[in-house]
Amino acid sequence: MDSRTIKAACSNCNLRELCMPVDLSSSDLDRIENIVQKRKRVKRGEQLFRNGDSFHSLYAIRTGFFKTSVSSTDGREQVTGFQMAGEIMGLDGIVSDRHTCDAVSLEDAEVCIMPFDRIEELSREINALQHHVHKMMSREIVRDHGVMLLLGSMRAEERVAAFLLNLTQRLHARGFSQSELVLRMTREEIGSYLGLKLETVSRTFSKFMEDGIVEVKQKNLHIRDPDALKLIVNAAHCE
Amino acid sequence: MDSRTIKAACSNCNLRELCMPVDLSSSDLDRIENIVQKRKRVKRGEQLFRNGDSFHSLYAIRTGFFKTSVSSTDGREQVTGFQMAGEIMGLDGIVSDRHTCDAVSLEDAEVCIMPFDRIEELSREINALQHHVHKMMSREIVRDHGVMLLLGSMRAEERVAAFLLNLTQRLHARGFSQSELVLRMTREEIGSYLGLKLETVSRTFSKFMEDGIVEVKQKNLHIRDPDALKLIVNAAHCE
DNA sequence: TGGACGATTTGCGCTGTATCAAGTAAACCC
DNA sequence: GGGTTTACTTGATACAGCGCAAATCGTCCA
Repeated sequence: MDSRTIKAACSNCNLRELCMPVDLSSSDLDRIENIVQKRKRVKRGEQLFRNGDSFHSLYAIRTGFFKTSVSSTDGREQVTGFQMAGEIMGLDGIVSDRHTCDAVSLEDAEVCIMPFDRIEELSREINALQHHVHKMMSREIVRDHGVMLLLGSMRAEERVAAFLLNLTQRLHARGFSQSELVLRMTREEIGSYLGLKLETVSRTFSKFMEDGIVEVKQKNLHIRDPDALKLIVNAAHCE
Repeated sequence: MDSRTIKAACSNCNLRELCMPVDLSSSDLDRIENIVQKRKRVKRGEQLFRNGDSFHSLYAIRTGFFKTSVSSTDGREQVTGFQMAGEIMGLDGIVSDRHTCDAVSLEDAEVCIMPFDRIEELSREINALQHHVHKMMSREIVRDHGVMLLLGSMRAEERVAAFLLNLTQRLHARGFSQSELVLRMTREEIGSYLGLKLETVSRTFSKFMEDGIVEVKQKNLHIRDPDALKLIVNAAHCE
């Protein structure tokens, strides 16, 4: 786990519009850049933080792919999300000054470390940053509500379809293909996120293949018929 | 729906320590009091806001009991939470300037209306308020993660037990009995929240009654053996 | 390069929850 | 205050997804 003191350059970062408020004066931008004091490389399989760790910073993903998960006292794990470049992790830690979930890298990654006290400090001076932080947190809440809807009221096929559409949509926003993707996580992790067993995830993929909707070959997935997926998600299963 | 211009008096409000940061100078407290410019009564069954409404304010519950819910395009409803006195609603609206869920009162209620632009304004000047707002949002995120764990990995009995323990704990923090409660919501709403059908909720209550863990009589519920509930939640169902 | 381990797929039988249906109790409303 | 509506309970049955097991495929490492 090597921590490097690279001067960050948000202004040059191609993820800027994902991480940062737009419409900043150049002087404000300079000040915001100083929030990121360090970057950190996280190898595949390594934990960025874990439940119980004391909270100091938020993390913006520069490259790589993470999962976050919570666990019950008796050891069951629930994946709460998969995060990709430009997304923020660590918001859970603010309330109690301790992280309440684990963040694990699913591929070699690099994150920007943003000390939260500096974020709060600058938020007081730069309105756009303040509002941006509020939006980030609100977005996370809305996202979580979506997951609840998925977990609480969708069937297996709908969940998997919604999952694939969500992934491709986010990848597409980052310039990747809408139809081609690499699943960085295991079937078990997908299952945990979707409230399904890994076998059910696998069977659902197979079913989608039979129906000609996707082609799955290990981690590689090609979506042949995105509209079919949308139909599966939106169609009420009982009329 | 009558909206009254009562001067709020947070300093006299017995919910202050739930809604507000502690450790404020009296001058800061005066300023924060001005955030609440209005209160509003909400009759049972009435919507405080709904999905798509433009967002202006957060709402602190003074009295009453609410549910919030999201819906999928095909009309399925998912209850995302039940809120009681001292809790805040509306955080979902910040990200897009529109509310993304419905908030419905489950009994005659009164809420404090807190315009969000005023909250942001004062947050810049009062550090304790700023941090309090961040904590509120983080708390909501952590709470949502807990619901995901429940929906994704617990069985019916565990979900219902966790639900009852959560309710009593929050009620107890507000000075109510730990063992006696009134369920303001229907079985169907409980089921929606827990990802179960109303019949399953009813059957689970009956099962708990047979086991002597609770006494249920319509909306009234008495918990005879809270430890048994805790055991149900914590025990992994498969060794 | 071989071999061990982890990940995935697939079949089969089972179980928990949903679904359907009927009956009862409570709440509401002229 | 009586009738209607809504909420709840309970039983019987169906089925989606689970648990287990076996086979296959990849990957990592010595």
